[in-house]
Amino acid sequence: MTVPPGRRERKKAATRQKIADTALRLFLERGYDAVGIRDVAAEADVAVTTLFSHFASKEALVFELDEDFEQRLTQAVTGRAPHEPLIPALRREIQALVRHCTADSAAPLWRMIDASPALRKYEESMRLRHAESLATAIAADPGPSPTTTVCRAIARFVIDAYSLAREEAEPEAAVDEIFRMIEAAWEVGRSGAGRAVTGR
Amino acid sequence: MTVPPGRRERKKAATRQKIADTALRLFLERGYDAVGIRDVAAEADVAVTTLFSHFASKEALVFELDEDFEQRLTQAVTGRAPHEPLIPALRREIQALVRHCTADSAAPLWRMIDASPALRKYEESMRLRHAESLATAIAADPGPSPTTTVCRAIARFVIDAYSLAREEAEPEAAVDEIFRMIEAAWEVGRSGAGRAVTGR
DNA sequence: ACCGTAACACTAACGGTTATGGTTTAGAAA
DNA sequence: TTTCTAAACCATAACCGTTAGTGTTACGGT
Repeated sequence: MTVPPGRRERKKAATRQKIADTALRLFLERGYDAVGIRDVAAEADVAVTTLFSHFASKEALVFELDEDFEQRLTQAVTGRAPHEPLIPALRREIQALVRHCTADSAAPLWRMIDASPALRKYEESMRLRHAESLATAIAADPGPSPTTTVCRAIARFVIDAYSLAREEAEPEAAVDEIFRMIEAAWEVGRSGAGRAVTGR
Repeated sequence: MTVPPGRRERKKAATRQKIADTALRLFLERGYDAVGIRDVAAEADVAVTTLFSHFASKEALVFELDEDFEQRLTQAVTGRAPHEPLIPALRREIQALVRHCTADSAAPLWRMIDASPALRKYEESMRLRHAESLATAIAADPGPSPTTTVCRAIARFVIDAYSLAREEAEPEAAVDEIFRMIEAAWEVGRSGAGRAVTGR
């Protein structure tokens, strides 16, 4: 971004982009299962091996852009205003992400994803990776450090909020509803309740 | 179980069992990736197509037994003692399941699973199916009915508790820790807090 | 004894993915 | 400039999970 990238890197990026664009277009035109890797490669005018040197799998072609999902989440934790509480910051970010992927323009894409078991599976394990990153970011947050177990649980809950809300009738209301629960869980987890304190 | 099954069904069950046993043995001996479907079929002395008429995929060979996981969870909800609160019943069941799969005898199997991305992916989406069943069971529970969103969220949290605790150093303590959070989340979700009540 | 069909077999293919080995070309070094 | 290196790309063929197509056997009911 700072230094002018050489021709080589520009060409590489262009190739990658062309593959991604072609793939998405074909998938939406003919359906994910009806388009083969060889079709995509031919239409993008590259070799199959080249395609796989840019994307790890067929599914990765669809989620090309969702790698910054991870970054936005961790950023919401590490880059929030000083003294802003954790959970509301995460809630705002999840709201934004949900709004983004439930927008009308994204509808055909997500309909396609929901229709393909392979794509659903891929997304699920992608989200779990995101949850792990988020857990790390939460654990590194200054102030009272809860257990890593608590951090990992909260991170999972946040990801759950996203993927559940995405498929609800009123996504934003669902995010609010689930985050009220997460807030309560966080309070309990943060204070380490039960560890020889309120032994019930 | 009640009537004596005919020879046909016995033979079918025997074939299925032989396939499953052979597969698991080969997988543990040589590693999941190093064993092909054709190897398993040959060793079990069946055709490849026969193997796939018994198991939907290679991964399903490994999780053959885990189909009752789903049943045990929903049973823990629908079949619990009258007036026993929901969350503790679920906690007990998850404890049992975690204990079961962290037992020493199961260690090699789970090490294999954790080492294979394909198997992890398969397990993850299996768990999500389980979560949906659990959510349905919770929603059908008599008494005060929370939103379906709340039920689905709690179901996910419970599944999260299982899969997180499974890979912690002290699984049973982790289950307790996470369930304290789930309990709090459930209380908040159940009472519908925030819906024009405690608007904050 | 006969028939319908469930279980199984064999072959060949399909589609995602990878290994192999070769060609071009950007960009640094001489 | 010329030369060299390595990155990007290409073409081919194979591997492996999975499925379709097409029988063949033998169980269980009539």
